[in-house]
Amino acid sequence: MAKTHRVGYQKIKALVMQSIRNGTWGPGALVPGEVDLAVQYGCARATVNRAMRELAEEGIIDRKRKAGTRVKQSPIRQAKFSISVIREEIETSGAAYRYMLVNRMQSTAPSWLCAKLDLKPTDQVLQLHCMHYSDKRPFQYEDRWINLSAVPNAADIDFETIGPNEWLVREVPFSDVELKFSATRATNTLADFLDCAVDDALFTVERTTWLNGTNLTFARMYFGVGYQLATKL
Amino acid sequence: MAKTHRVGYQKIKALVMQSIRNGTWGPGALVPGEVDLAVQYGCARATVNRAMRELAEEGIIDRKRKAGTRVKQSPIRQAKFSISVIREEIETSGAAYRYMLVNRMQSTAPSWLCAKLDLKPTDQVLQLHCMHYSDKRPFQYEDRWINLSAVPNAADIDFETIGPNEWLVREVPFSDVELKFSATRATNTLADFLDCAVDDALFTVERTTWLNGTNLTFARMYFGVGYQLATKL
DNA sequence: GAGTGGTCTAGACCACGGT
DNA sequence: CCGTGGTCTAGACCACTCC
Repeated sequence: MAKTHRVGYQKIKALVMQSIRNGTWGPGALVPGEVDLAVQYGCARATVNRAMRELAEEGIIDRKRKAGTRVKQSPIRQAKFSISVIREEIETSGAAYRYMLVNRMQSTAPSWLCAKLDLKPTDQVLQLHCMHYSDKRPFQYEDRWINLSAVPNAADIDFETIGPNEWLVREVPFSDVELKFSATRATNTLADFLDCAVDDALFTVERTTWLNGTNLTFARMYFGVGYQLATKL
Repeated sequence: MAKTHRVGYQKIKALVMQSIRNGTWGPGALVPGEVDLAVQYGCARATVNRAMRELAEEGIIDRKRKAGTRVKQSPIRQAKFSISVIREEIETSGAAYRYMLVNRMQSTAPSWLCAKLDLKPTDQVLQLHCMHYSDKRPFQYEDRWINLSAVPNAADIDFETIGPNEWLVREVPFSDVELKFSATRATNTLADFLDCAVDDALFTVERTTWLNGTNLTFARMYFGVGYQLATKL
């Protein structure tokens, strides 16, 4: 008789998903404990544990010690985006990447930035305006602020040939990142740089980066018209 | 002698991250194999494996059999968004949720939709226009198409009191989702429903859902002015 | 072929948190 | 308290892939 292939965690995940979908364990239902499932499916508890842990990470179930495992009311999955360096994103698409520094200015932090990044009004910041092109077509306009109190050696870089994004990722360690996605109505300046009409809608990403509680940098990135950030899950 | 607390996988992750950040293993470098690390850190290989597996999932390292583990050129983390049911998103923020059906229409699939979703021109689709409010303020305008060939029982729902998003998530199993984020310039209709000016920039999400290769539904969701999708990582 | 990661097992101890 | 998930171990076999 064919020995049934060893039962793996992926198989378990599939079986559990099936039981959830076909209503055996409806939303909110209490799923049997790991030991029971291990017996039922004929595998080790560790295998069940891995399957259930991943389902929990994916947002399908809720697990609590003692309380057990329950199916979520709305089994919603999480989207994952790889936030890459812009040069890589463009080159991956097969286009040629070009970078241009528009403007570089050192000053004390404006008040709105102080509030946003928790800086002192006397802190020095470096402001950069940059353009990123994909095959000579405008791809992204970057408005970057670097906290020189936290990243002093940025003051010595001219950023003429390397973008701040790429330099920072390579040179400066960070611990936390916040991303905010939104839409921006194109101003005259933006329309000019991104070669679009005034009032066009621009997909916008704000990125803030910290190292252990102190802010390193803040950037607003405006993408050209028609840009879409896509993900499969 | 104080027995050093048992070495856990989180500790290993932290140690590896530290070695990457301080340059011990620079971008592209080959990280020692699991057995070596297990000896070095004084734990079982399974523990190292879990740590490295998670770092790989987070996009910090690349792992290949035989080739070994390498630090990614740009150790960038992935953003995670929990894509929730809109009602839950609003209610979590403490506001009251209100839903309104604007329009419901059954017809054959228009050609652009056929192309997008791989439908036949004779396929029946259900089109819905809906509004979602947060504390009576316009929050999202939803333009939804449901493939009735794949979800026939949607034809029997009037969607007057429950949104298609919520109904679908609850009633219809799916296997794949694609999300696209972009920006849209407000038309007269959108400005009217979302209570904003014509030409305002609207954050937009397109969501396409499949079950084992056949498309179930496609939706374009326009958010009110000022909406930001945020994530920390 | 041989080295590396991928996975499974059987058993154990621990920590959280309902009861 | 004590059941449940969370984690670790030591050992094993497998599968992929580079050489």
